Amino acid sequence: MSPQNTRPRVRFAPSPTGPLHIGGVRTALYNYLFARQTGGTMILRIEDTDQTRFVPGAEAYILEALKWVGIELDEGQGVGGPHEPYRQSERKAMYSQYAEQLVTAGKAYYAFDTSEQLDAMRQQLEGQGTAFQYNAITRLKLNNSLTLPQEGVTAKIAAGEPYVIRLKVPAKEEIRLNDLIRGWVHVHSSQIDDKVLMKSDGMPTYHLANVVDDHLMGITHVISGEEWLPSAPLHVLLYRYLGWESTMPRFAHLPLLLKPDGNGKLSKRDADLGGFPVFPLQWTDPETGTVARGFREEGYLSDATVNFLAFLGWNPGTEQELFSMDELIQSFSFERISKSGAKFDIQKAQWFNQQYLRQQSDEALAAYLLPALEAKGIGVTPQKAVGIARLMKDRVTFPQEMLTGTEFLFVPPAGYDPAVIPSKWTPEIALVLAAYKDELPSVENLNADTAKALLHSITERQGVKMGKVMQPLRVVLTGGTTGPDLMLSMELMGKEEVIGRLELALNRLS
RNA sequence: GGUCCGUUCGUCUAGGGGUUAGGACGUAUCCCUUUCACGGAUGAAACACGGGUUCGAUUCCCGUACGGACUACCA
Repeated sequence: MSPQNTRPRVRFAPSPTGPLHIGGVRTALYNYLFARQTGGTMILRIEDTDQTRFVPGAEAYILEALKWVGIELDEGQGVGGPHEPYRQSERKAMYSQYAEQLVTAGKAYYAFDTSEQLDAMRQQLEGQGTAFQYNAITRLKLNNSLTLPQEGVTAKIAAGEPYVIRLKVPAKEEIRLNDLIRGWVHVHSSQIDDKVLMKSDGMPTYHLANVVDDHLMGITHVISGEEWLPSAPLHVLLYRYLGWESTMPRFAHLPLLLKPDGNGKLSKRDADLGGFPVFPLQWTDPETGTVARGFREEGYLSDATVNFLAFLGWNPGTEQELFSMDELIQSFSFERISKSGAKFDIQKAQWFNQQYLRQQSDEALAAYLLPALEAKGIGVTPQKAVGIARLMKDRVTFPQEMLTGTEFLFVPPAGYDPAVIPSKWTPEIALVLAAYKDELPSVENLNADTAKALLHSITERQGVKMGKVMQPLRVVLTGGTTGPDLMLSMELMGKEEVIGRLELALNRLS
């Protein structure tokens, strides 16, 4: 094998059945980190073999979501490559030959039982407290090419009777696989049922398509969620029977993302309950029009989202928590992925976001603020937007929060907080602020420092404590009692505006 | 029900035969401060249980309990 061929090839293989779940994003991320770290290839394959569950727009959503979090594809749907097509529905013709190969080798068989018949059997047995399995024992009593005479089988097929191809799972065999995260996993073949490989509509099932495509595309490592662990032994069997065991990929089964409270897998319902997103991007259901919130739209920065997701089930073993994508690529390893599921804690995500937000430059945040303000019908200069970013960024978790509680920067207060005014609006304070108003025009360059210096000199001269003045001043200028640094706020409002508001207050309150 | 996988503070986790069991989020108190935040300091908070093995087990083994995944002609 040339060195070229030994370089890892990994794939992310979602189904376009709706918006990509955030857990799927993490799976894609781990694939990507591994690919980049090893100089390998990251592939996107669309597993759309179930035509009944196809959702328009889902594939575009997947592409956009991956792009948003910064996962670059080397090959696959959307970017092309040597193994096109990358949509399984378009590869339909490739699969049946392998299923037939298995039938010829005696490792698979045709089955004519309809889903209705099987469902009925399941129901009936369930009533008796046992589960039905299509397996080494029951297959002998069912309607398939193992029980039917050869002529009957060919006749049925020739007559166009619908059939599936099932894997003939051995009755007694120990199947082992060495998972990169879990170590050796043993499963007895008697526990595996005769899985359908080819459906009656001519499409392969996930199991066949997955194994065939992974082999054909030279996949070396299958990194996927723990929900696939139970079917991994089946896939081992498939690789073996297809004669591909020597080049079978390594498996790595990731721990699941769990509900924040209670039990179970993280689901869309949790998002509605907890008021947080479980999808990377906002998604509007094409049928119902229901909108599901997205991390991006909620104000999560993609770097923060990536960092947060990477740490759900993995850690570097050091005390560093803030990792850029490049650092994650450097540090990633399968050994440091934990085995147990991780509860989804949105507060940690918010903390990451806060950290990344303040790493942003004022200019970068201003670039966000300008259009957002414009949408609100507020026009500001770029310099003022930079000022707002500087004023607010250490105080908020999400960019949009820079605009809540800062209306006062653009609009004079309609009224004053009654808890402060009039009780703290004493004649003494009124005198100080009147003097402030009168002397402000002489300040050449009003900024936080000069504004503060002038107020200081006046309070000192009049023998009033600064602390007594600040609260009334804030209320008079902003209407409220809490908010960002007042001196900086005055700088942003501008001298004329401050004077105007003081004048207005003195008139209103005297 | 069956099979498989798992179990360290509320949460994410580090650690590992002898430790004051470490960090982060959250939380509490205090400090800073013109307010609210930010920031700083300090605190509360965990090895599921029972048996082994061992001088010694939270760490290794076995059970039990609990949790999760899977159990479709869905992926």
